[in-house]
Amino acid sequence: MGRFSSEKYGVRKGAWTAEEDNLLRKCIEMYGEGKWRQVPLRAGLTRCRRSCRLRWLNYLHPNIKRGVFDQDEVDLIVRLHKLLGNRWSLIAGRLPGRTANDIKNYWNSHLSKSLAARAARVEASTSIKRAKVIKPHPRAFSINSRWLLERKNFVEPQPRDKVSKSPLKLREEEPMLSRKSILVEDVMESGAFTTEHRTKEELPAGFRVEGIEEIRVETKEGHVEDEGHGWDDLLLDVDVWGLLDTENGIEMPR
DNA sequence: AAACAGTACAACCGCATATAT
DNA sequence: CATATATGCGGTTGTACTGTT
Repeated sequence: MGRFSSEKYGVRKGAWTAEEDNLLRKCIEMYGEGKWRQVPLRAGLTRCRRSCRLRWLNYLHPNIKRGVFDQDEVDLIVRLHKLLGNRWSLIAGRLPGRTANDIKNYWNSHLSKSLAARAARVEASTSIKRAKVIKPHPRAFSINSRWLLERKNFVEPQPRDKVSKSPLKLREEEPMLSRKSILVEDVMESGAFTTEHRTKEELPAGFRVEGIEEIRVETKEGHVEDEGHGWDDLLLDVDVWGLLDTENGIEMPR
């Protein structure tokens, strides 16, 4: 209702014209990203700085990939959403070329409904039983862990550039590979996590094993499913992002 | 062809956090 | 240290587009 035409206090709102896009693009090319306060003036736009920033990050940025999401991307979104919830910018950080806004829109218009429908179907056809199961819970995985330090290929991550926090910047830097690869490959190789029972002593130092109340789903036919807690899900359950972003391993971004 | 409903997506807003003064 | 300002994020809205009746 008038959102795409209102001009209050001389500030334009609503849909961007091709001319405005060009002005903004030229301005960013000339002065670079950031200093959004100065952008409207420099670009000769009667837009607020936030509108300029949003337009650039969600639409004009050259790295943005447009078009439909392929199956791999959808799978990744679903998995990351399971892990991170509605932290769209973090999810976007793992999907090169996709913006948080795109992913959020896609989730809201496609995935949330279909997943809710699927959950409803599962709900209708299953009974829920609580069972005590043991699974590894490496939240206290210290960076100084002897086990970790002995791993091949371990590279101490460099402090992150303070200004490069945007998803697009993170994509370019990919600072996560070192410890991530250890978690995914070396831990697997070590056999610390398998479906077989192992004693605590066999786990790498720093890993904690504790009983976790976990919901298991038993279908009416009597099959027991673990609600998708296969290897992939276990890895996602691990606080990988927290591990990568802090020295001692415990801290989730807000 | 017109009316209506549903969907997609760009854009705005409020709040939280980071940074500067 | 306190305050002001800038930036980033997620929720929400509104319009354009598309399909259906």
